[in-house]
Amino acid sequence: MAMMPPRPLRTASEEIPSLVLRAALALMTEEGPEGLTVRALARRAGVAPMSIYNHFGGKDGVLDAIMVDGFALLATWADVTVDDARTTLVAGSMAYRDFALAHRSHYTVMFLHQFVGYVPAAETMYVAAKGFEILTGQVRRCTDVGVFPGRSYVDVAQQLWAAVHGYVALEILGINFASDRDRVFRDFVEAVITGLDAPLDDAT
Amino acid sequence: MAMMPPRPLRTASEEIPSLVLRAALALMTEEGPEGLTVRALARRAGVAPMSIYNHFGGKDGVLDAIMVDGFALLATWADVTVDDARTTLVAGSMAYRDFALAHRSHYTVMFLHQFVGYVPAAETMYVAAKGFEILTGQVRRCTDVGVFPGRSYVDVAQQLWAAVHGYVALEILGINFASDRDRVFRDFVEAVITGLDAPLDDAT
DNA sequence: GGCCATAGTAGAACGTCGTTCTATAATTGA
DNA sequence: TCAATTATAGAACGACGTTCTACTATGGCC
Repeated sequence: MAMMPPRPLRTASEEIPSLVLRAALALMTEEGPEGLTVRALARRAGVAPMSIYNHFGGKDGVLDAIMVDGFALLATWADVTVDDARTTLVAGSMAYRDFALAHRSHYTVMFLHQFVGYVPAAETMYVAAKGFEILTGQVRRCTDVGVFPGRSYVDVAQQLWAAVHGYVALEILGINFASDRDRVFRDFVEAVITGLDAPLDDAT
Repeated sequence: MAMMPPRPLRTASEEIPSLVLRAALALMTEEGPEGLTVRALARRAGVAPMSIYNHFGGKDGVLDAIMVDGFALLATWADVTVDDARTTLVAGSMAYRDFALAHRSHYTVMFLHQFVGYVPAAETMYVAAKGFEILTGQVRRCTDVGVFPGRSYVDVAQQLWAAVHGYVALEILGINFASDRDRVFRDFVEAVITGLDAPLDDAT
């Protein structure tokens, strides 16, 4: 059989970003955050290491791209809008966890792993802040109709996010002793929302 | 003035472990997890890099030591025992956060940062598991007196831990938009426990 | 169809990392 | 005092992110 060239000698410029991004996510999925090295990334994408610097400005640029991509994916959970504001919040939380578990590499870069020396670009921070605004909006819809009486919607958003993130973080880290992860999570979200909807206890 | 030798030419063996441990925590506090390198650690402790291998078996051994030390510190929050089982749980959660904020380096190693290539030693995992047993014990005391009706104490422990860890994690990562972090945390813990104490909603 | 600017590639190189190994010298106990 | 420990200094290895250089494949234009 004829020896076909292992690969076109040069990768087209417009294909490089998507190839690198796909390779980065595949590498992280298979080997974890530590598997994401520039050399391995280039090898996996079938691209020269230099191309990563030409197109992303280095490893940090790749991480920024994963962040932005992840927030774009996550933003779609805002579409979960039901009539009832509170039900929307439950559905949103469920979708948040679904996203985190389905896109662990994204979630790891976004909220779990601190890559050494990586500081997100300003644009990345902006996208992240917009993501939080979506959540606060969902909560605000609730407070507008009288849910979470006596509480600030920003505080409630922070509290709900903390709860969901905490559950997901421990789950991804492999620290989950619950009997049925899905059910326990749903019960958890319901309980947190119920508790936040209860009147504030002012006792010290 | 007389030139006193900058340091004894050799560090006594028995002093090395504590010197290294202290230096490790100081380095992490000042420069973050990425500042914790073997060479910097040895320099800071006034010790030869080789000593870290002789006494800890490498960087992983230092991380293990921090883990074990951290769980020992954390275990003291179990001493927070009040008559009322539910109040104990609230106090324990507050103490958990106090520990995390007061010993950020410990907490970072234990639950936040994934150090590349680091896998905790078996003994470290054992100590960690014992820590979780303390928490489950606290929750079990509640279920024994009728709090959290219809729920498994293991599940409730997982849920409460997720909530507290999530809040602390976002706080340490600098992602906290709440108005008053202390008060919002206390309200959060109260709300989570209240919600988990409410009857289970079996509707799908 | 041929030419040239663009841009991907290969590879060496620098300083850093964790780690191992060597030889030396300080300390300690018998 | 002598010998066994053991901390130290330093070179070395492979891998990391990053930069630079020389080379060459590609695509647009005349």
